[in-house]
Amino acid sequence: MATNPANTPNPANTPNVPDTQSPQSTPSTPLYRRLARRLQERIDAGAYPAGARLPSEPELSAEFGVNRLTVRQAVAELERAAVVEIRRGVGTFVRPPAVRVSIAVDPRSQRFDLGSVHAALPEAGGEARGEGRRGDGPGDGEFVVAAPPVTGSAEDAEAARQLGRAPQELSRVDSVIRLGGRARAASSYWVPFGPLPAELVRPGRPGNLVLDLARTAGVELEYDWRAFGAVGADLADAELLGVPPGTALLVREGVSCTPDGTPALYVRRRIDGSSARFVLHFRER
Amino acid sequence: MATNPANTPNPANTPNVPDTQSPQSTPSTPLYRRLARRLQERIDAGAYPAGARLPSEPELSAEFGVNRLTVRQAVAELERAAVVEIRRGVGTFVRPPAVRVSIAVDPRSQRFDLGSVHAALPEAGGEARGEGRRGDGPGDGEFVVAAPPVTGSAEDAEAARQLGRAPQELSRVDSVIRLGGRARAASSYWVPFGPLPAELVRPGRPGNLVLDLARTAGVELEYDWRAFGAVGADLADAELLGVPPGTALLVREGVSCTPDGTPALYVRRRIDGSSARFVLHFRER
DNA sequence: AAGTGGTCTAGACCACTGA
DNA sequence: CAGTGGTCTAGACCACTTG
Repeated sequence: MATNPANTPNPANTPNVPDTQSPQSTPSTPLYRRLARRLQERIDAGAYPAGARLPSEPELSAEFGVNRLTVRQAVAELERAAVVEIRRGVGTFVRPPAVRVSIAVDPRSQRFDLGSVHAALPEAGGEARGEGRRGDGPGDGEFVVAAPPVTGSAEDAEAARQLGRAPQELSRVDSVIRLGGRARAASSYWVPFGPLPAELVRPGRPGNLVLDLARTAGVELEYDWRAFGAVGADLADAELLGVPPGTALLVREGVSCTPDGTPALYVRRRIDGSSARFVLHFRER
Repeated sequence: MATNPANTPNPANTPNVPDTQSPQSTPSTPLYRRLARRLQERIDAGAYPAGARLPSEPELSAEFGVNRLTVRQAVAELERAAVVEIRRGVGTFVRPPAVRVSIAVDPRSQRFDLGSVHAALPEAGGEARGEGRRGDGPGDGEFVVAAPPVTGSAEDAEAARQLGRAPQELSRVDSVIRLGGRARAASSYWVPFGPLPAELVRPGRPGNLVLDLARTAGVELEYDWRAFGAVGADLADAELLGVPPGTALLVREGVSCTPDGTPALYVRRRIDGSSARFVLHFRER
């Protein structure tokens, strides 16, 4: 009755959220998803153009006759899909089409790593909203975050497997890459020796860890393989990168080896999906 | 023994989720995130081993003295980070270490596309939980989903830019790749001609669209470039792939051209991040 | 039938942002 | 300061899975 349970939109409270598209075969799409679709449609139709502010949560709540929490659930999905950007205390805004940074890579030359990242990313500087913050900031570069002990964690076990060693033989160091004042990538490196020099793994130390580790080992490194995947940010990466947990991250992992083929480095880099992509060129330019 | 004193219901109504780590600088981490960390710690410590069921939401709610919605918020973050898997009506389970499918690629031979996907993915069949459903199912393969008109959408505009044509000159066809009974990848193809034969774009038609499109155009295709990125699933892709919106997807996009270098195909494929990764080998095997 | 997660409401208080 | 989004609670009903 007056207790208006879930699936019957309040008739007294005006407009509901019609199920616009899905055929009736569906056992009733949840309200928050129908609302998300409605908002997406408005964005696609240009009713809320790129950069525009959406109505506030109380306004949407009133307009559609649903609880504010339901509105939040709908908007949260659009945010995770990178359709809108939520700015606390300000409002929710339609994201402009993503202008992502390309990190060009020629697979035949086998050259692509931190060097190219450092070279390419500064172009991203300003990002979507037209604020300041272009070009390099004072905090740009790669910085040591920690040198966690190698335990039996799943990541450590995978690294040990890839390097053909026991976890006890490995050392690890984590880093973050900052560009334009923002953390863009988090990296973890495993090497089959140790302990690493205290200065090298001092938290906050700037440097190029691939080069530094190769120098420490006294070897030359070349690529064995690199792989690309995608995963939602876990709690630790989310904190490091300053994004909400679950944000889509591009994962690039792989093994480098010495010229004689001995595995010497396993690296796993997580990159904010909205800030970079890797490009492989197959034709001469 | 429970490393945790909080194995008993909380009679006092005070939340029993100590702020374990964050330095005092933090202005109090939200309750649901502290709880997520607590659960993550238990998983890391082996208190909830891989495959184990977490306590139910009412149980966690009672143990930690927080509202069930707060529990849900914490668990939802762990799910988006692929730490746990939620099965409706059953429970929430710790995910085993991801056993992802490698799609091996030799960049020097320039051969990697649908063929290798088709060849490599069936190994993934059963996925983590040890159920049936191994090997190829009857619905495996690539299937046309739709041939949406090319409008001025952001995707269409990007395709037009990459192919050096006007959007009006392009045709588009969308497909889904199913393996082991599950949709694994959603693809969109743009070609600089049209209209496409009705039979080719008939929804539900099986086939290899890259080959079919090349045959229709009467040309040979070779890779110009391919790029990797990551993005959260939008509403449409989420529905196609049967995953929650925002799920991390690996995006592979690129242009193929004719032997004389004329761009002839732009493709944008979204792959469920948990089911595949692309591997580039740089050394002879 | 019992237990699980999924959705929704109502209301409250807080932290942050900008004028 | 007013307005925005962020968090949290209490309670209800629902849909799904399993015995």
